[in-house]
Amino acid sequence: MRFDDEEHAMVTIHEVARSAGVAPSTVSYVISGKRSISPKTKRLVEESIRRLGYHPHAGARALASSKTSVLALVVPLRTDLNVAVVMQFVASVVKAARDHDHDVLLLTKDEGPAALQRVASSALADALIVMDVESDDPRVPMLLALDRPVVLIGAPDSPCGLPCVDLDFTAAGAVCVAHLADLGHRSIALVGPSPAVYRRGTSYAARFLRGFTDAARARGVKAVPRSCRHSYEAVSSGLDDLFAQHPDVTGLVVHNEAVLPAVLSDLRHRGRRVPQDVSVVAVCPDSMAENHPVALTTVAIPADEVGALAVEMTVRSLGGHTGAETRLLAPRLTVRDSTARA
Amino acid sequence: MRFDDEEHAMVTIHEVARSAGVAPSTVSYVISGKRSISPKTKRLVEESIRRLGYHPHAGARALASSKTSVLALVVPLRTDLNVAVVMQFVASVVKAARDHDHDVLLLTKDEGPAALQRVASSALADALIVMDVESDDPRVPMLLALDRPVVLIGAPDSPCGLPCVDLDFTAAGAVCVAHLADLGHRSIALVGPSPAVYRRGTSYAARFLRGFTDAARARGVKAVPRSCRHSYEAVSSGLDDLFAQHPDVTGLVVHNEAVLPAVLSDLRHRGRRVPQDVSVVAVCPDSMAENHPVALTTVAIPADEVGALAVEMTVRSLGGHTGAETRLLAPRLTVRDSTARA
DNA sequence: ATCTTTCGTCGAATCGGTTCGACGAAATCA
DNA sequence: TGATTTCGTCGAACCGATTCGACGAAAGAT
Repeated sequence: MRFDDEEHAMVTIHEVARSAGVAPSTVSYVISGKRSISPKTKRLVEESIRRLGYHPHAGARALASSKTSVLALVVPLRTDLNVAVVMQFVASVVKAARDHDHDVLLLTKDEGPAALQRVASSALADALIVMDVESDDPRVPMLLALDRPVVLIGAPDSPCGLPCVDLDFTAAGAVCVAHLADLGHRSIALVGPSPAVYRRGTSYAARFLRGFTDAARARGVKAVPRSCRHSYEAVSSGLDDLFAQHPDVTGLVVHNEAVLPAVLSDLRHRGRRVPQDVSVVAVCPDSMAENHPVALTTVAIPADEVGALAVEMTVRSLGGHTGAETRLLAPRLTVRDSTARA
Repeated sequence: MRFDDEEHAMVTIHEVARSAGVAPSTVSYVISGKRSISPKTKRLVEESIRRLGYHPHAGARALASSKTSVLALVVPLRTDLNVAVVMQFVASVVKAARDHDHDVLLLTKDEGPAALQRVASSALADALIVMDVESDDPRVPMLLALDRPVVLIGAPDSPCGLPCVDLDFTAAGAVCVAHLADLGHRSIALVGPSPAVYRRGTSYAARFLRGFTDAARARGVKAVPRSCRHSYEAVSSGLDDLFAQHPDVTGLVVHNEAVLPAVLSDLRHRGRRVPQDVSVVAVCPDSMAENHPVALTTVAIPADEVGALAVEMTVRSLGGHTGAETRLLAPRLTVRDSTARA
């Protein structure tokens, strides 16, 4: 009665041991399962643990075992761009981490390399998952020098010796073109990420563009790549230009979630119906496909799978496995109502 | 030379001490500043720290001092709803936490109360910041029983004894009405969050609605509150209904970031110009105001300020301060191009 | 010149676990 | 039956910090 109400400030392994009539080390072995324990003792200990509401002290555990059960996740928290996708990555990483009995420490990209150094060498986390690595990212050399496992979400241009997980954006670009070409479109435009993204050297943009261009050449269709800033005017004037210079464009590939609503709204406004006059393929999370005037044909950005896979690889290398393989997930096209025969 | 390249697996305070020719405790005092240290010793120690790249072991530190310098942040990671706003909160909390020399452990709402219990009693974090608390939230009693500071982002309906930070949504609703009424609009509709939000008892929705309704009554204007699901058809048919039943509506308050593009696109499509025919006030982060066909008059959701304030309150109560005050931030209206005289 | 304070530093205890070697009892083998 | 292995448990060392009491030296008071 009294005890339940009191602040049992911190239940230690010693109290559990005493309450179960065994030694602290035995309790530890019951929890970790690293030595065989008699069924009777096991039951006794587990009961005490439950009854006292025992949770091992994370710090003590980290100190003794050099394992924190924490993964550091480094995300780009520019609040303007990409939000939905980033959020989805974060969500899936946290969920996957919990499934593997780990917690997630959140770091932002703009703290720079120093923060990673700090987290790694103060043993705040066992491993790092890093999003949005740019070409020539100053963090890469540091990550390589770290004594902890690192997994990248989003592959940098050149293999850097770190394991990566990402959508195969090159293939994704090709799939978009193939789909539209199959439908008879002979002139296809790409509404890509903002120039800033290209400039930063975030590789997915370049890879997608290459896949797009190469596939178009291979299929003998005209490719019109554009970059597009994240504002309504940019979209509007961009489309003005596009249709003025290339009136034959009937297919649009939008690789920029942020401008999707604007593109659709603007198309409608200028009297081009989707899909009767223009076919649109969007590269975005599937969850975004349905909430538009017309359900969008998409190549999905599988944030969930990528996040889960990243965690899995991380945990595996914590388990001692090595190997810096890069895993690119095959793109998945879902045909909905925004594409039709030319 | 050699040393720099080697994996100096873990630099300890002892090595720093030896390298500086002092006792470990002295190093500790240099770092914490809890005892006076001679300038000479201080310099010596700080040099060694820098030279060796010393970072105190977080676990050891937590064990010895019962302070982790980690804040747990509990967020709703439904990936469908609210994403942008949630993201902004997260970003600002992380930034503010770092400014106070703390790190952030990310937990998701759907792990439930047990996860909070776990994090608190395993000393993974010093304090909790909890977003999206619902009325009758099962987590509240548990949080109250916790021996650690807790701050809520978003105030629940009834004061629950926990400190809260939030936008004053009641006042926000009133401000929207006042602005439109000042412009001469006599019939104003509210496009609110989805019914699911109301059902969950997330209080901001109800508070905003109350502010909206009360202010309308006080000003003698007609108020037409609507809830709106997060899909294009819902928006479209919702506006159909609205204008059919209330053809006199000339002012629209949109308290639902997710449907903003849809609302604007649909209005345009049905030939109602903004702001000539309909005035629109949006309740959303300021960063969202500009990227629409027409720059939106908004009442800002000050995620940055709220997040920063939450962290500040948390850190303060870690410092021993008590007091469970609720702080509601005054709404700020920014007039842009989407509102005009009726 | 002596007696207090103050200052700067040190050594040792402590935090709460994990893990290794040891050891008695039970089980297996010869 | 005695020798050997296996099983289950314990005690103690250790992980890397913080923090408190002690203590010599320098500074100030009388």
